[in-house]
Amino acid sequence: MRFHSPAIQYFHAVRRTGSIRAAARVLNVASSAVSRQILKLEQEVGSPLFERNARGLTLTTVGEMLARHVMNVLQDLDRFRSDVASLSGTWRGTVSIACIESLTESVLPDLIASHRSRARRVSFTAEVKGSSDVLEALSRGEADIGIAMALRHPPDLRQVALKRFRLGAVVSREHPLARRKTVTLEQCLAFPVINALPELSIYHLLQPLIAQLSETPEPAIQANSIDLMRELAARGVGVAFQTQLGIGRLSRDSQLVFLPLDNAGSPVWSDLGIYVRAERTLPAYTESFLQELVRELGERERRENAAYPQTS
Amino acid sequence: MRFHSPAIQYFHAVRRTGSIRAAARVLNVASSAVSRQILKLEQEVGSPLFERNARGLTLTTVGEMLARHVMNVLQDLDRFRSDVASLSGTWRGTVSIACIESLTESVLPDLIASHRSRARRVSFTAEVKGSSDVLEALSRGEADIGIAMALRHPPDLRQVALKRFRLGAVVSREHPLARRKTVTLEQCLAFPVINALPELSIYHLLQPLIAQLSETPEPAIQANSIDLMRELAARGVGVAFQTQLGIGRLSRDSQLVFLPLDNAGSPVWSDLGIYVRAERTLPAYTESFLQELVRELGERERRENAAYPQTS
DNA sequence: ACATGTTGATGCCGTTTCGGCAACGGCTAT
DNA sequence: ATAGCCGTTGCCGAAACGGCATCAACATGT
Repeated sequence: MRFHSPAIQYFHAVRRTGSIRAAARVLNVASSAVSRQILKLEQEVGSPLFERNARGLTLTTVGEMLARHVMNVLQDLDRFRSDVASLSGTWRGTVSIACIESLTESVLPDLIASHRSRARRVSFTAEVKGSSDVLEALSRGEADIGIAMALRHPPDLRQVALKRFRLGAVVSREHPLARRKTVTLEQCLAFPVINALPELSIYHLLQPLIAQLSETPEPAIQANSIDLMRELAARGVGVAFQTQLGIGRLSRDSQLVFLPLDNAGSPVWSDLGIYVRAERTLPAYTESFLQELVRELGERERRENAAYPQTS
Repeated sequence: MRFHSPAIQYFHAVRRTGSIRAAARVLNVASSAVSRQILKLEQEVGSPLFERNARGLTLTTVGEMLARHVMNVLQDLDRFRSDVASLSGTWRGTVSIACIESLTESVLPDLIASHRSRARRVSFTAEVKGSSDVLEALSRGEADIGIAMALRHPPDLRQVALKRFRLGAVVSREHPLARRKTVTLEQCLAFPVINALPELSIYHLLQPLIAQLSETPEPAIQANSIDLMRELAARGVGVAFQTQLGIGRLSRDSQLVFLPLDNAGSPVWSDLGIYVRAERTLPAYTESFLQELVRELGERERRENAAYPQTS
């Protein structure tokens, strides 16, 4: 099923690899063929698409515009293919996900496992990144679905859903705070604290609150892995902060306790957004998984916010 | 700028014309070439795209899926072209509009004239149709922007805006009703009435109200042209019904009077929707006009509903 | 029933386009 | 200076494309 001009596909490969020869290797053709198609494209558009650096090619402004068009075309072709396949009964495809670390402990593995048990022909690619990297990967067409902190998202992305989860402190069950129902930030700062590094979005959620306090908190452990922070907290090293999403199973094994944060009487929210490229219709199998994802996250949002009702 | 496979363009032409030979004439190529590209396409998709009737070709289900994809590709190509053109300073393009008759008297000509005085390189195509035909033309990719009565719209269309205008009676200034501020349907039916035929959406707005009345209205003039109905009313032939949108200038020339309808104390609304194809990003010049259209219609909605404040 | 006009498909053939190979010049890092 | 990339170009065989003439199937008009 290759009814699009080779130029389109070659251009796409060159953009991804950043080099004509690398693209040629990926495409299993001679580099000269790729070079010629690119030159022909530039001639027809009437403007150079790449800047030739010694190390490879970089997109020009016009090149970026064409890249967007080509991405739209190829992604819509995928959707068409899946439409045809679903008509003939052969469902097969790959759902590519980019998400932040909070999802890896429970939400994502549960969902993927459940989905694959029902649709074994659908495979998955998951990549864990920082929030802004998730959005970038989505913009570049390297992922179908993105889950990230709901920051300002670029206009070429569409926010499919927005779910809010309470931010809380995570401590081992032997920790002095463990018997409380909720905690304030000040109460936590009386103990050793495991802080997130700026790469994690939790840092940006807590920083403004910490800045408001009169006392500067004592130096404590800093880390850039939610997993590591959780394991440290479980060993009683200190107080970590995260949404309850990240500690689903471990807290049921009763090693960890989740204490919703209470900031001057009101909860601290962490907004999770689900994103897709705006100029795109998803293939049926992707759309199907997306809906499950939204439903599941909505379910968790409902359940967890019911477990820790608002304190105000 | 023709970097898409000829098969794509040929398929598109065949779909529009409904015949290979007709498509070949439009494309200025031999019919055999078109035939072969279609056959090749079908072989690559692995399924027939058209049903061969003696009189021409009709899309199969798979064909319709491909048609959607091809439409997305070609429309997005247009957008890309306009993006490049706007970068190099050459703004040129055609905005294609499908709308119902109410717009032709004042809104559309005013807007187009004003827009062209500022952007002379942008040309327009306008086609007046019934509401459902407007939506169909939009779905088929034969228009960029559609304005129609806000019915249930198919899922492949996006409602950009929804504006409501009061429905009213239109009479000549010598008519006995002309001195009133508002009228009820019963008051109108005491006089000869110029009714809309079912092809016009006004018919579907008024019919349920008329059906509620105890008396069946006396037979009167029926017409399927808003223009004709307006001119008849101006000559004192009877009472016509329409939104004030359709009688802008004539009423200022004071030959016609617009009387908002009052139905059991509440106004009768006519909802006007602005639509575009959902799976599409508009070219810059189209987007620009669309925004002006939405703004202008919102302005008229505000102005007219202020001129005739709610009676309840 | 027959002739006529239309439809899409096919065989043949010249033209255009495409892709592979090898070589060239430009650049960077060692 | 050398080696290793990079993109580009000339040459040539192979594949794809388009035009012409022709065919069978079907609808229409007489």
